[in-house]
This record gives sequence, C-alpha cells and structure tokens, in this order.
Amino acid sequence: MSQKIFNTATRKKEVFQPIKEGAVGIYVCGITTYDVCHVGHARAAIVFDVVVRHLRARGYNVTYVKNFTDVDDKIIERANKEGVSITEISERYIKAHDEDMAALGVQTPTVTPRATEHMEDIIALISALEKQGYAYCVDGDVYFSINSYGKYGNLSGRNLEEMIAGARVDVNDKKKNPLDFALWKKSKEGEPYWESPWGKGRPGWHIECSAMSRRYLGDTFDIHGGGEDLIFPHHENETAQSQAATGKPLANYWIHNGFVKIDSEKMSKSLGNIFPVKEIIKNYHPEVLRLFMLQSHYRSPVDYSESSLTEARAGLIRCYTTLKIMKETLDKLSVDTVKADKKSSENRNNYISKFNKLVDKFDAAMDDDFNTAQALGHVFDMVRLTNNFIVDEKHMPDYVKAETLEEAKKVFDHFGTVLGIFHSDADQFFVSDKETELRKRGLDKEKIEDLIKQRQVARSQKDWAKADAIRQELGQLHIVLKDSANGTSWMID
RNA sequence: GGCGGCAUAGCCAAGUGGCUAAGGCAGCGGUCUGCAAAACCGUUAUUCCCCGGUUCAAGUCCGGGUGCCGCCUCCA
Repeated sequence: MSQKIFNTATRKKEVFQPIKEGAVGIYVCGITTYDVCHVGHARAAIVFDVVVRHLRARGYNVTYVKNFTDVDDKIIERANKEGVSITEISERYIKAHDEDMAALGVQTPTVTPRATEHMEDIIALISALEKQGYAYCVDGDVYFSINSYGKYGNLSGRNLEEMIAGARVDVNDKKKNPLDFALWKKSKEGEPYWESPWGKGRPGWHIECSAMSRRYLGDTFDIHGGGEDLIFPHHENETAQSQAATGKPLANYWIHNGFVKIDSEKMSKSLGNIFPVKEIIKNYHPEVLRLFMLQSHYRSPVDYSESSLTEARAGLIRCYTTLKIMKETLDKLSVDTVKADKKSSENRNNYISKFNKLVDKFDAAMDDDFNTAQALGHVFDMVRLTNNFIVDEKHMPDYVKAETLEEAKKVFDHFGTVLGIFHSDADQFFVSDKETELRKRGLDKEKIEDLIKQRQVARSQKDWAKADAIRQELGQLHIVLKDSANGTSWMID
C-alpha cells in the first residue's frame, strides 16, 4: 500500500510520490528562540517526529530539517529587557528546547540549522529576488512584491483583492502593496545587525526558512510541515519567495498539524493558560503526553486538560501492564526442550499470524495520512490479544510459549519505534509513575509501605477485618493494592 | 466582512458510499481472588446535530439550517 498524505496546498489526500525513489526530504518550521516550549510546540514536534519515524520504518531514507529562528523582534525584545545579547537568549532557549524534546522522546532531526548561521544564504536569496524584479529596496528595507508574483495566495486559498480590501490600514507606506512583506529589515539603533548590500540590517521572518531549506534540501523538496497557524502568512510567503527565486515549487506536499486547546479555550498569554513542557512532564510520564497527542488525528484540534491526560495515563498503564506481564512470563519460562506438540504448534502459528495481521493494519493506518488514532486502536488490540494468549495458553510448553511471546515483543517494539512510546522498561515505568503520582498528590511513601506491612501481618494471621480496613484506608488515598504469591504491590489510581 | 474546519455513546476518539459504526477512559454483570487489584468474558450509540435531496445502498456525497472553532496581526 502506498503512503497517502493530506496536502494543505490541494486540500486533498494524495498518494505520496517522493522526488527521489526511496528518499524523503522534509522541512519543518521550528521554534523562535525567545521562550520555553509549551504543549503546542510539543504537539508539532511529536506529530512530525512520528511522521519521520513511520517513513523511516517504511524504508525511506529521510532527511529531516527543523530550524531555529534565532533572530527576530521578540528575541531582541527579550534580550533588551534582560540586558543580555540575543545570542544568550537564543542559546538558553535552544538548550531548553533540546532538553524538552529529548524528554518527550522526539528524535533529533538530521539537520537543525539556525538563521544566524545562514546569513550569506539569506542575503544571496534576497539579492536574487531583487535582481529578478521580485523585490524592491526602500530606505534599507527590502520587500517582496506580491504583485510581481502571480500565485500569491495559492497555498492558503486566499484571494488577493479580498485580502487587500480587508487589510488593516497599513502605517507602513513604504510598501507598494500592503500585503508585501519584508525580506530584509533595516536595523534600528542598538539592534543587532548584519552587513548587506542594503546596509546594516537583519532578515525578515520568512526568508530564513527559504534559505535554509534550499541549502539542505534543494530548490524543491518533498514535504514541508508546521503548525496550521503557519499556513498564512508564513508558508504563503515562504513558498512565494522561494518559487519566485528558483522558478520551481518549494515543496510537493504541505503538512500542517492542528492546534492544542486548553480546557476548550485557545491557548494564549492573555488567558494565562500556557503549559510549558517542563511543567507537564513533572506530573506525567512523557509517554502519557505522546499517547494523548497520538490518540487524535494530527489535523484535528486537541483539547488539553488534566482529565484527558489522566485518561491517557490509564491507557498507557494498560499497555505497560501487558508489557510487564510478558516480561515476567518470559523470565519464568524454563529452557525446557519439550518438543512442540501438534496442538501447541498450531496455536502458536495462529497467534503469530494474528500478530502479523495487526502489524499490517497498524502500518496501513499510518500509511493513510499518518492516522495514529486508528493505529493505536490496533496497538490496543495487540494488548488484548497478548493478554488472551497469556491467559489461554497456560499449558503450552514453555519453549513454544517463549517463541510466541518473543514474536509479540517484536510487534510491540515495532509499534513503539514508530510512535515513540514503550521505550521504558516496564518495571521502571511503574516505579517512575508511582514516584510521579506520590509527588503530585503529596503522599508519604514510608507511611503507605508501613501500612502495607501492618496489613501483611494481619493477613498472615487471617485477620481479614483488619486487612480490609487498611485496604480501605489506603483506598481513600487512591492507593490500589495487589496481593500476589510474592507479596503485595501497590500503585496509585 | 473574507477563507477554512468540526459536530459519532457518559467522556475522549477512529471511520468519508455497502459485511456486526475501531480503540481508549468511565460504568455495569460474570470468571479469578479470603476480600480486592490486574487480566479475561459479556454488556453500554437500532444509530452518527437538524431538515431535505442523490443512490439499489449515506454517519460517509449534494443543498439548506443550527451550534462550536481556527486563520485573516506575533504564534506550533
């Protein structure tokens, strides 16, 4: 089955045809380095991480470029406010970004270029546009002339006349057309600057992506991605200037992820509902956030709330419980050499064939415009199937059981590799989950374990009333006990 | 005002023309258990916002309505 991608440029799902057989060039707009990453950045990062992971799993040699916009008004503003250089601000937030991404299990892109390190490319590109008559310089500023380029508005599906009619009164009368945008901005007193043919200045917002994508991926590449808010004006401007300069399309497919809402409201500074990644992962295992994001289709809006993360946590616990049982079952198996009887061989083959069917379905879901929600449905089917196996095949010879479980493990490894989950050791997952929940709820571990010990004593004396009283008491604190042959374990509900 | 999107069970969420409308969370009944938990089995939408149309056949396509949301200004 072939890969399908919903292309923003055509608003249709299309069959993906790479420029070069077996290879994919993808450029995703990264962050502007003036603040820490929030849950919205996390979504975009996770979405494109999974896109790349899946394409790689399908055998494509993917070159993934994600930039840092490290020169911008907001960075300058912040630097001035703190009385430090823009480099210091950028370095700080790039570092924070990298930490967050690592915590979220987001793989580092192939190339992570910075605007400030590509000034020559940027200036060359603007010069080319000026030479070809697509750009004009006024007082040290350089603007892109949208009228000289016939296809402006194509990507975002906007109509030029209507946009001009609806445009705000533009105070900048230097522009020939109010929709013209800056390629190069003359630097004001005290602002950082670079020397250029137009004097001291710095690049406009969009040009750095055009320059850097071209540098690493060529004039035309396969996929360009970003958050849906970037469609206009950023990507519209980017594609206009790139295409004007090279005479070739910038990207063949445009992918845009939907927004994260917070408790059904738009996330914004004025509402004060911005959730930094660092805050979230204090309270939840990073894979909880990933699972939450991946349970919705990447183009749909997603509604972030405490309860939605709590639900995602329950789902992840379900998966890790099975992973843990699998591991324990495998560890207990003896290396007997009992030959598989006909029945158990058949059963084994039966299960393995079902496993493989789920893998096919999972891959097919991912092929269909990266439908992670559907793919996760198959992951949970695999969880149930594995549990079934463990419950139903108690009498299978260990050797055959082990073979089957090893196959199941491979399947989970595949799912985990593509979605970027199941990367913790199962035991470790529950340890860290417990610690997180204890901290979050301010519970005292010592006290809990002491009560459990008291209950153990009561149980050994068959004092069920006392044992149950303690269970109840702990239950009030959402502590769930599990008695087993080798003691009592507990977790937080 | 312009452009675009969404509406599926108590909640979250796939499915875009045709077998029984995925999956998760929550709930209920059962198996297991000293009691529980986990796991398993069963169960929870005769129906997909409303009205009309196309079709042998529609949640899925078309028209209209209602409601919600995003973009058009910095934004993942």
